[in-house]
Amino acid sequence: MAGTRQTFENLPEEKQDRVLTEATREFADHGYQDASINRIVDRLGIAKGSVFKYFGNKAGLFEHIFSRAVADFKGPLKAIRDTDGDFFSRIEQSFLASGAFIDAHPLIYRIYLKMLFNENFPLRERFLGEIRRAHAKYLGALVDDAVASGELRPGLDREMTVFLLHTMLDRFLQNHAVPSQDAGIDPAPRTLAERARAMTEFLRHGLGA
Amino acid sequence: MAGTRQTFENLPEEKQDRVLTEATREFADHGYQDASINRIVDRLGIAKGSVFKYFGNKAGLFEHIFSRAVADFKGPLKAIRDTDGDFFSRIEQSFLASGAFIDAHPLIYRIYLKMLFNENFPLRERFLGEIRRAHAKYLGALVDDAVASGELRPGLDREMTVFLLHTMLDRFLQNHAVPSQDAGIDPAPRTLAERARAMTEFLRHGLGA
DNA sequence: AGTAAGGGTGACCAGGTGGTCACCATGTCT
DNA sequence: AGACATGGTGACCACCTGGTCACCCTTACT
Repeated sequence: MAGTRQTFENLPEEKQDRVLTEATREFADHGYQDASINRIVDRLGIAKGSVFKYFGNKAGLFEHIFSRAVADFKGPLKAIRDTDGDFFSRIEQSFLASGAFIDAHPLIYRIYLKMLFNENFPLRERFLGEIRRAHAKYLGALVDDAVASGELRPGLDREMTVFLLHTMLDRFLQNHAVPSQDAGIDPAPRTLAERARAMTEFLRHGLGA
Repeated sequence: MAGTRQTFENLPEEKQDRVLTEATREFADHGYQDASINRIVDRLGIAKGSVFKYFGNKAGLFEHIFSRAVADFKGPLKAIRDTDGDFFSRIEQSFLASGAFIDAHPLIYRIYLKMLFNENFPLRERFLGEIRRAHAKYLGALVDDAVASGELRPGLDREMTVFLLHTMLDRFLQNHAVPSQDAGIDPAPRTLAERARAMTEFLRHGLGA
């Protein structure tokens, strides 16, 4: 029998990588529905049947790619959670670590962004839920620490604080990955580090006089 | 001759509305590429040829819908710019006004969100640019006023401040339109007004002790 | 009554899609 | 040499897409 996921994993690693890279690029460029298996196999120079042997169908291919990515997503955060240091410097670390992750996996992040507001990705709810929960748990732990040590303003609502942190992190990453070309709505600071610093300062003090 | 945009505008208003509503819903549900003209005309109970008589092609239909929407988008902001009151209450007003706009045009906002990270919408750059510029101009004016009256922390970078305001407004609206179901990452306050208030307080004071 | 114009129609077209499957090539056992 | 398993192939299928166009129907004007 030749039609299992095993078939793909038996392949030489080099070939596995080529297939996954090209498929990931296709999903990043076109989302799920508009991604074309014909284009993928044309670029790879293999037969269409092979892809269906490896992954069963289009959804199987996507799930294979993205479930691995979700697992990787959670990595960089854990490293920081176990770090010492005050609340705001840990936040700044998070900005930087997440930015580095996105620099390392730009295609995956583009898929994630497309999935955010586009309903018809396979397993969308599961994937987004996993990512959100990981983030919420991570940020929630940071906030709890900071509340305990008195680093946060008293009277802050925990949920709201987590939401705000998540917002800033999200937007920092979006802006890092997809700078909005022309309009004067992008922040001036050039480097990742400068922007992370500016965001952190804002989180600390707000805008008021 | 029967093939101009005029043809559509000659139609009874009631029919124009039905067509635009159904087409808008299709784009909101499926984005641009996956939107199906066949489905639209099936739901409307009219012939496919009619749509092409009215708008020339699929892109023409989309442009007709979204260019009207962009014009409407700019409305609610202007009203506030001419308002008196301190900086932060004007910001809070902006949250509320934008939220109201989205409640009134939920389908349009869903299209906007899809367009944000999906490249293949016709005239995407132009539309997004217009919206961004309108926002940047509006927020920039608010910031300039606040700097002049000393309501903002000294030393704030203007661009960065506009960016941060835009971020918060954007995210406030996203959360209002598409609350992220399960995970504990949504803010606790229930009503639009409560959330606007909480966001504003955060903008004023930040999170630091 | 004749005619021109405009809205409306739906069978039809070329092209692309995900998916199938009978078949082929190669290597490894007995 | 034969049998079996495994990976690989691409013509083929049903289906859907945006778009076309020759034709119809109704109204209005002469």
